[in-house]
Order: sequence, then C-alpha cells, then structure tokens
Amino acid sequence: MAEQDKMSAKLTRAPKPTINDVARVAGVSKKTVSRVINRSALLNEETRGRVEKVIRDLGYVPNPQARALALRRNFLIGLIHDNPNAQTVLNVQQGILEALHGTEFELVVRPVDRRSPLMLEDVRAFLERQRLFGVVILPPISENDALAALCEELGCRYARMGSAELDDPDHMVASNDREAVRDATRHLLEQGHRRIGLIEGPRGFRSAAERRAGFEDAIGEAGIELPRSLIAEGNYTFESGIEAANRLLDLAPPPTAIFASNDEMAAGVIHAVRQRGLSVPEDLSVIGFDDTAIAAHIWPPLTTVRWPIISMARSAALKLVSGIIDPGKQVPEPSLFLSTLVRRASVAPPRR
Amino acid sequence: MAEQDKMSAKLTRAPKPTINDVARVAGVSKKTVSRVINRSALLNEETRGRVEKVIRDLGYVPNPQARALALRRNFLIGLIHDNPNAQTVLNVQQGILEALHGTEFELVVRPVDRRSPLMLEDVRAFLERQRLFGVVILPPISENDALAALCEELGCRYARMGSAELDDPDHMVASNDREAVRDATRHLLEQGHRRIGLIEGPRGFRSAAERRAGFEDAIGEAGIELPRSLIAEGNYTFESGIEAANRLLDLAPPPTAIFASNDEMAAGVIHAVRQRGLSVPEDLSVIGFDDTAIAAHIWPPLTTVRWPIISMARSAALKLVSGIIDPGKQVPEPSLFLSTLVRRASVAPPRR
DNA sequence: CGTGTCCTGACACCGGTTACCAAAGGCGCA
DNA sequence: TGCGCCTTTGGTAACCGGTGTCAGGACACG
Repeated sequence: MAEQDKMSAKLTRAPKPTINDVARVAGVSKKTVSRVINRSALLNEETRGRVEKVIRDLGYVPNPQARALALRRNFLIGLIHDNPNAQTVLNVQQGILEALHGTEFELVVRPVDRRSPLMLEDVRAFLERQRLFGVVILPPISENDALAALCEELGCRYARMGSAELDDPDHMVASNDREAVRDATRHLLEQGHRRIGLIEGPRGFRSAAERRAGFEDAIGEAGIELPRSLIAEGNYTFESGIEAANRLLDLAPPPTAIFASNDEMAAGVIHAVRQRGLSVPEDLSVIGFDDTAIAAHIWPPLTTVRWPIISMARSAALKLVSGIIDPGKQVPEPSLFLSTLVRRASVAPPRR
Repeated sequence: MAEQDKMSAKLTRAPKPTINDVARVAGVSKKTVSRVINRSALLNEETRGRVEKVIRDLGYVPNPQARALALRRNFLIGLIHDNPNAQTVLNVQQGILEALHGTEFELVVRPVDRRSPLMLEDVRAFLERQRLFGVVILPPISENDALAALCEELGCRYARMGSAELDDPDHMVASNDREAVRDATRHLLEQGHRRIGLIEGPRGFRSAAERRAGFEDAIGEAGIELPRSLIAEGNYTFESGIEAANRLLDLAPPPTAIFASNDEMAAGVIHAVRQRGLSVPEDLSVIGFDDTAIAAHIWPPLTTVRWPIISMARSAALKLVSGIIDPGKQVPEPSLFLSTLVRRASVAPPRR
C-alpha cells in the first residue's frame, strides 16, 4: 500500500516525460531527439549517445498517439478473419503477438462476415479511420482479392495467409496443402485402402480446392478410379462432418477410409461412425487436417496433417513490420511453410 | 477495375475531410463543430442542424488519432487474459465486439503470463503507453487484485470477469458458479450416485474454489461423507483431466460419477475411461463445466454447466463504455449472470 | 575564398481539444 | 428609455507530442 501510494504520488508529481523534456535536458532540439528515436543515419555519434543517455535517465517513451497523428498512421496491426475455428484464430493471434513482442505495435482484432454485402465497406471504414499500419488476413477471407486490392488502395500493408500462393511473396504466407494432402492420402493407400472417401471443404474456398487436388493427385497416381459419390461436401463444421460421413457410409460398399479436409469434420466423422455402432480405426480409418487441439484430444487420437499456423502467423506479422523495427535486417521472411503428416491412432489397414 | 480507379482517384483528389473543412463549409468555427460532435448542450439547435448536415454531406469522421492525442486517451479497449482455452477467449472477444459494434472503439488483445514476475510491469507499460480507455480482464488473471489496483492507479477503466464477486458491480461481471455446480452435483445425486469424484481446478484459482464449494454444498446436503481421496486436482487442461481421472479410477471402489471443473478436463476423463476399455456413461457418469464447443462434439455429448461467457463479456464491455457512447442511457449493466445445467448424454444412473 | 557535405535547429503542421475572451441578446432597474 | 449585468453563443489562440521541410553553421577541400 505504502509503495503504491509512493508510485501514485510519483506519477502525479512527475507526469510522463515528453520529447520536449528530453530535448531541454540534453540541450538539443526536439527534432534531434526525434532523429535519435527514429535511428536517423545523419546524426553525430556523440550527440546520439548523449541524447540516448537522457532518454534512459528520464525513462522517456515516445507517445504512440502523437506519432500516429504526425505520421498519419497508427502502430496497430489488424487481424481480419472470418474463421469459425477458435483454436486457429487464437494460434494466429499468438503467432502475431510473438512477432510484435517488444515493439511498439499492438494487435487489433476484427472479425468480419464473409457473406455480408457490407463487408468491404466495413473494412474500408475500419482501415481508413484507424489508419492501421498493416493487417494480417486469415483464410478463408484471405482468398478475397477485393480485400487485398482495398488494402493496396488505402496504403495499408497486408499479409494474406492461405493454402496456396495467391499473391506475391511480400503479401503472402502459404502452406503446401496440396502436397501434404497427397502425402496423407498416400499413407492411406500404403495401408492398403483402395476405397477412400473425401470430405471436401465448401465450394469456392481455395483451401478446399487445394486439399481436393492433393487427394486426387494421390488417388490418380495409384491408378484408382474415383467415383463422384466418394466425394462429399462439408463446410468445415463438426455437424457437416457428421452429415457427410453418413452420406459416405450409406454407400454400398462404404469406403474403408475417409480424408476429411479439417479436424473438426474429422471429429464429426468419428462421431458418426460411433453412432452407427462401428469404431475407428477398425471399421473406418480417418485422417483430418490442421492438427488443432481437438485432434489429440478425441478418441482415438486423430492422424492428421499439421498445419504450422503459428509460425505462419509470426512470419506474416514480421513481413508487415520488417524494415521498420530493425531497418538493418533485410532477411526476407519465409513465404512457404510445410504441412506434415502426424500419425496417431485413427488409421489402420482395412479389414478385408 | 474502372470503378476501383475512380474510387482511388477520388481518394487522391479529396482526402478525408477534417474538422476544418466542416467548419469552413458550414461557416462556423472548429470549436462549434467540436461541440456538435461532442453533443455539447450549449448550442443553438439551428446551428447544430446545419453543422450536422454538412458533416453528413462531407462524410466527415473525426480522426481518432487526433482525438487520442488531445484527450490523452485512446479509444481502445484492451482484453487482458491468460486463458489457455481458445474457445473461451474467442467467445469473450466476440462478446466485447458485439458491445463495441458501431462505436469508435476497437479491441486490442493482450495475453499475459500469470507466472511471470514482470507481468505487472508489462501491463503497466502497456496501459501507460497506449493510454487505453479501458480493459476487460478475463479469469483467472482477473482474480489478481494488484492488477485491478494498477488500473485504478493509472486511471484506466476496468471490468473483471469471474466466478464470484471480487469487486464492486461497476468493475465486476460475475457468474454464480457455486450454485450452478451445486445443481449439477444434485443432478448426479438424483440419478442415484453416492460415490462422486471431483476434479478441481488449480489451487489459488477463485473459480476452482467456487466450484469445489458448490460440489461440497451438494454432497453435504445429501448427508454423504466426502473422503479426501475423491478429490483430485487438475490444471484445467485435457492432460490433467486424464491424470486426475486415472487417480480416481484407481481407487477401490472407484467413483461412479465425476464432476470435472471444466469441459477440457471432462474430455480428459472420458478419454481415460475409454483407455481402460470402459465407457461413459455406463461405467462412469461425467459432468463438465463451461459448455464450450468440445462438450457437444465429443462422444458421448457432455452434460455440462453452461457458462454464459459471451453475455458476460458483452456486459463487461458495455460497463466500460457506458455513459460515453450514449450519455442518456444510464441503465446499469447486469453484474451477475446465471450458469445453468445442460443435460446431454454423459450422465446415467450407476450400474449397481 | 568559394563550394560541397554533414549535422542541427527553427518553424509549421498533423486534427482535434480546452481556456479564454468577445459579441449579441434578454432582462431588471432607475 | 437608457444603462449595466447576465446568459448564450461563437471565435481565437494555445496546446497535446510528435514529424516534415528547409535554412544555415561548421568544417574540409580544391
């Protein structure tokens, strides 16, 4: 309590030092202090050292609001998403914050409604008003080219995350979904499965198309015919996974394995199998995609494709602020991340 | 494309109107426009109308950065959390954003590390630098009184969410965990269970204590002795649920039902049961707490206590900004929310 | 001594806010 | 009716805490 009073009193007596205080104490002009802060090159080393000492002594921290006004740009990174998967969104937030740690940037979240006709105008108003420094755009909304064009138009840096390269590397962080799904499907083929069902993501999603393509690649390689009936559409939700699984399991003969385009739907598949009194992997092998927490937590633990979302998010954020935090560092952030198969217990050889 | 060019050109030609533009066109001073924006009482109605029309015609929107500088306060609401549960955090974000929708406020997320000795200093630096308007603090970190004191000291509004009333209603949004858990435990008792295990949350967590108290209330009411061995401690993670369940199931005789203090641990219990070749609810009844998505998605669907987290978060955010957005509205936001039992399929009468 | 380079400072400005003052109009009162 | 006072309304200037522009001093060099 006493300590708190002291701190409180200190605050009242000595409000935060401003650039003027630093300038006065150091015996230089505001502008020179500003140059020190911004690591301007044309500065006498001796002067820089003196000012830096005063900054340290006074505990001076530049006011982000004033900088935002003068620079006509905020030190905020926005996260635009319409992702229904909580774990994915939170992982992305974590990755971005890791990249922003120790900088003056903050993270502002902005969920949007992909289906709303006002979505673009909403985002425009948001970006214009807040003058964000940059935005990270999550899939599936990241596949919207109009959104990227809007950022470009408004002079807002952007980084799109996705399952394929939709943009140039400066604006895109992608994963190799197609290859990863091909590997996952090969894994099923190696186990002896020949009749494999696919639950694809919603039409129009790039990720859905990529994953389907990878699946078809592997099936084609193996010289297996893929009847249309073995492909069911889901919308990335648990419930749609149940429905799609039921459609596939009602076939005669039913598939002996199913690749679901995300873990949530894979969990739905397992649920549906159990409702029928069957079990995984004895009666049906299942592979998911994402490796979210649910994959390790359901029973049986789900064989799935690990999507390195945290690293991707970190890289996306670093792309946005690179050259700002540390002008020297110009090592480009990686743009392509590799998804890999994680083998757990939901895959086994087919019975017959 | 043509349209985009047009818009782009328009932007270049006519940058965002400022308060000066509005004043000039309306033929009044900046100050008068400012009065209109801030709904000052001492203003001629005729003047107000004229200025408002100009504002509408020009599409003028006050610049938040300039306001932040002049007012020494940002229009940002912070979310401080150390919650490992993705769904909970995202639900809270959703609730806050619902409350902030249509206002000039934005949401900034700030995960913290409860165990770090620098946590308080981190938050202090964050609040001082950004001069946040207010913060919503999630449990369990919301139980930290020093954090609330810090907000008070820095003049930052705050709203704590939690499982019991730790603060006055202006700063607290609570749920009735104790009563809800008592009801859940009564439900098990009504089904005929007499030997019921408890997996409590980590020591030092208020939510853990409240839930345990509710459990003991119900057991005590029923006149049942509660041996210490039937209480196992977890840390709210899936894995800790497995471990705790194994400790309880190794007892002789084992419990016929388990109340787990959150869904994640309840999912772990179900996992452990299945690993032993047993099944839920035939061999063991399970109740969780939270009603996160996982509760409905695992098998069997989990009977749990619904924690109205989204409404709580919305209310917390409205507490912060009330009197700002709409000075007229002084209806106080509710401070206590009721958790209720959701019956699914993880509870059945005991076998013997 | 003129010229170019390097470093620094004066000053206006970003777009709002508040403090303070001035003008206009209403009113009581002599 | 005229005067002073109070209230209402609007204007001016300073300020919030930084940034850009540009001029100019110091110094080396031809």
